Amino acid sequence: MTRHAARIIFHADLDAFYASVEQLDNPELRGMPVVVGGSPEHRGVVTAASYEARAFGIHSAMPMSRALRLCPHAVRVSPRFDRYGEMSRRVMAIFRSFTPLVEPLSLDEAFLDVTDAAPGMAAAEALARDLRRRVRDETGLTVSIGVAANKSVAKIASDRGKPDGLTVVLPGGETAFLAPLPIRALWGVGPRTEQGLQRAGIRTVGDLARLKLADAARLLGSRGEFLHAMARGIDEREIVTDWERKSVGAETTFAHDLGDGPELRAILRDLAADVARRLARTGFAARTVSLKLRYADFKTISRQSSVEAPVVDAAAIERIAGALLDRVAGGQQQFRLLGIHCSKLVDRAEAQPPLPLEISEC
DNA sequence: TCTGGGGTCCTAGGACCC
DNA sequence: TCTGGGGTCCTAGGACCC
Repeated sequence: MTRHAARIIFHADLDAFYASVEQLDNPELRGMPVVVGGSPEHRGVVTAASYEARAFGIHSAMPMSRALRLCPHAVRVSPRFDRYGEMSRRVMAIFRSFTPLVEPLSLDEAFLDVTDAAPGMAAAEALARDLRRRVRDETGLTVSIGVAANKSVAKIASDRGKPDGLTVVLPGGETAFLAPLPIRALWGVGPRTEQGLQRAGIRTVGDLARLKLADAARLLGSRGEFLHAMARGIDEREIVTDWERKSVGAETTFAHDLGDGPELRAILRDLAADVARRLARTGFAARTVSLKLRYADFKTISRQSSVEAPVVDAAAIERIAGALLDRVAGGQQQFRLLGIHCSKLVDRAEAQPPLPLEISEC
């Protein structure tokens, strides 16, 4: 058992990643407010904003229409996920040259366990500087790093140092570092949880840390114990280098609301093809197909159907999703979004029934 | 202001089985 | 007539993250 040994964890986070890649690839965009995301005519939102754009109050998930009102001379760029994926792989390869214990969280973020690579915090800080330099030299991107004894503190530390920062929280300094931060700084505390906690008078991480465990559990339910520990700088989670995929999906928001009809059914067909393609790429078959619909008033519903024989092809997915759509799409309802998701994934090779019965295992 | 698209995890109720 | 308890699977919705 090595769990009692002190660990050193990095959280590395590329700064304004998508926007930075666009500025890197297109020098005219450097120094300009850049927003990556769908067009306002297609009801797009901001996927990423350069720091020049953030100065105008623009942030990710903001409706693009509002972003462009806040900064009319901002340059909007449609996302190019293939390109971001390519850059991400290069950066992750640099991370892995420092330690094999790398846990990517998304294209632009990862945890690294550098306990074995760095004997002590001073060495870890030097390693972090080295890592930042290499990412900058080899890709032109800047990365913020948080260094701490566990994941949660490292992640919050990297957030604080952005952009282009290095923040070290020494072992023992966790609670002092965390206490003044707003409760939202904790991973897993979103708008709803924040609201609930604020009603109880809890505004900072320190407020939560001072709570009795039983009170935290009462306020936060099953997540109480975990969040209470994180508020006190305690997080025993290990780095997970290989995640198992649980679902594959595709969805799209229409430029204009749509009723049921040939146009909606054609989109359903395209989505089924898209999901089938991704299923094939990941090597899975699915036992559950679900349909997601968003009405014009933004109310969102889903319907799902599970089958005995896992599905792989677009036609089968379309047939199941189409039957689900038949169940709900009557009358004059208008929709703004349609999606198909596949879950209960099984290995594609195992999904195919063995053709000759005599080969079945004995 | 008018709300994307890719995911993960949790809850709660109901069906069904023993 | 009044009514178990544990387990598993399925479905729908919602919070949250990037």
